[in-house]
Amino acid sequence: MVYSLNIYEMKTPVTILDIARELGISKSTVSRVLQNTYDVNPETRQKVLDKMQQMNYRPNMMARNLKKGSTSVIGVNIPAFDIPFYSQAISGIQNEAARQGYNILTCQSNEDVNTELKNIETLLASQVDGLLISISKTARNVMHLLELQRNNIPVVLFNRVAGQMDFSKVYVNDFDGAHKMVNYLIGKGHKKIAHIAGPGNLSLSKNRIEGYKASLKAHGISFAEELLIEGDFSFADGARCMNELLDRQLEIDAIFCVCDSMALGCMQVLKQRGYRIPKDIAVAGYTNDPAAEYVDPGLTTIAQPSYQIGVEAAALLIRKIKNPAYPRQDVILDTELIIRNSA
Amino acid sequence: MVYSLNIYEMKTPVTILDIARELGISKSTVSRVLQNTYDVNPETRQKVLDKMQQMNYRPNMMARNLKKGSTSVIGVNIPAFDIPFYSQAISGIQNEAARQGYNILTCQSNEDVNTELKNIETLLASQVDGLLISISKTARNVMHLLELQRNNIPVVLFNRVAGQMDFSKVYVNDFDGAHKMVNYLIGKGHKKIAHIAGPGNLSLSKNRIEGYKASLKAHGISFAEELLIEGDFSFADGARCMNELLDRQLEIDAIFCVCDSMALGCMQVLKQRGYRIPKDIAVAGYTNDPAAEYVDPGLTTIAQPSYQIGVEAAALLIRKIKNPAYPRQDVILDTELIIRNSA
DNA sequence: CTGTTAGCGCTTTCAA
DNA sequence: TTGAAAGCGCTAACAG
Repeated sequence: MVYSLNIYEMKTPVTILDIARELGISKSTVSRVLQNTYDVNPETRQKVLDKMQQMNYRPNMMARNLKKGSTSVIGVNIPAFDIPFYSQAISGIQNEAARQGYNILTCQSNEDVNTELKNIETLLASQVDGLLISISKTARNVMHLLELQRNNIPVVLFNRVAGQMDFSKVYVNDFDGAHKMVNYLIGKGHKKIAHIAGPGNLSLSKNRIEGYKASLKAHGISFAEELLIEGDFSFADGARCMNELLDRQLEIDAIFCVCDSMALGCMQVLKQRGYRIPKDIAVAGYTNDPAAEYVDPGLTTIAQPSYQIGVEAAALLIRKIKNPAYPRQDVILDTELIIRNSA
Repeated sequence: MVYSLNIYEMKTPVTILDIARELGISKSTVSRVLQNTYDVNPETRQKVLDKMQQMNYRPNMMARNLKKGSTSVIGVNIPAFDIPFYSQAISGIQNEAARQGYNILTCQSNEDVNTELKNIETLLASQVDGLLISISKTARNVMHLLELQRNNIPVVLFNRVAGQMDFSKVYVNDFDGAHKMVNYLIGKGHKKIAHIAGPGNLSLSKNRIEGYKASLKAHGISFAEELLIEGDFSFADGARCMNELLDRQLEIDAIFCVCDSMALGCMQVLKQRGYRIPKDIAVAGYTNDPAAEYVDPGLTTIAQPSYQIGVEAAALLIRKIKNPAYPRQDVILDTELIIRNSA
């Protein structure tokens, strides 16, 4: 009798057919109470509901979705979960998606284009209704995005956007953020302001460079090529860039970094090499990572509404999914200058 | 003729039937090349492959999964994406899952039990093959977990674990971590060591308290109830606890916090109230958040292998999914004492 | 090696 | 208000 016990335990999930049989009715009727949009005899309805409760029925979304042709699932591809910006953006994405009855299938590219391609393939195979994408910094071209466009897949790009596709995009006004910061630095009397930029394939890098240049120009300071250096966003590379800049023996009184992690790398190098911050060289970041608040001196930076970016991106995508005719649009969010003590 | 154009554009996804028809063969044959486990005439196989390429065929996982009765999707419920520990753990989970051909459906509870319940319901409805759960700090009971057990759902709990269920668990040796830290503090000559603990419903809180007590005892220091205070993990609450402790006018020469965010809150209060760290009061944390490295003074803390916890949890769950007979097991990972300048 | 057939669990006409 | 039946895209016997 041990066997029957086992069989009992590995009970297969209960289906509408099971509960229909138990009640001596047809599965269509059961299905109807599930939709609660058709007319069903109130008594029957209640009996069905009770039975469902009793038998612990749970609708099989796979079957339902196969029938409906949509999954109410959004695929998300980001560079990495443990980048503070993305963990906050994902938080916004998930909350907004849940609010609207969507689930999220999440992948990280680990900053590798090939992984990114594979992720997108996997997500499409899972029949996601749409895609939220922030490209990897190694994505030198956007063929994969064009491919999505050709296939009419609803896509919204966020934060790291690129290309001229017919996709909505959500990002911050990088030009303005950089402009604001450099204005501030100049206002504090700095004149030799270096800039550590981000990877050249990302619009955000370009836009921040433009904002930096525009501010210099507006204040009659000529742009010096040798004060501009490209990095890869990482703490370690921030340190490398700072060392390189210092080794060039230029006069520098301030340094504006494309992101906080690089700025933190700069600060570490500056401290090691005996510079006082901000007295000898001021340091400014961008992104307002949690760490910016705790470092010494506190990092002056530009805050981005990362959670809100996630919310907007998800909302936009869902609107597009529900109405494919919904036109593309760019949502450009504002940044905020956060003044601490490093500049 | 505009209409026909539109119709052309909203082409429905191509199925195996489409490519079978195009080739004048049966869809079974097409299906067979998809499985590439059955014997198919090499020529036919190639023709099918070519056609798939040409027609841009993508298998419909929903259909496949409905048939197979499994989804190769793992449901994940965590308290919040933007807690550094979890963003790293998720990173490990996703990479390991992807390596083994699984996708992850992720939800956050925002530390709310009801949301947690809803998340789990949603994930189950999506027919996930198993669940990776870290409970919210407001989860005072574990009825929902018992329910999962009753339904034979493969579950692995990680980090924040609770209850006596037949689930595998992955967590760090909290007793040992706390013990190690307090030993270190005592070794530095501290005798009046306060402890800010975590929510009482979580084993990790209890275990760290036990480690703290055991170390005191081993060194002949008697445990003082008034030096123990319970907090909720947050920076703000760390500040609150610190103030409260200070206001009690006790002699304190060191404070050991259940997590770094609370320790950072303590440091802020201590600085504001004119205490020198570690001279007047030493501060120690737990978790080794990125910020711990950047604060001034650097925070002495206990590092947890957060990424690895994610990897182990995912691996364990997948093993259980593939072999339901696989017995439960506890994976207890080791911590590391990271000495900086705050203690 | 290949085609036919019967579902997986659900929704939704069409009739009654 | 209800039931019968077809079918979403795919897999897997079974038969040839």
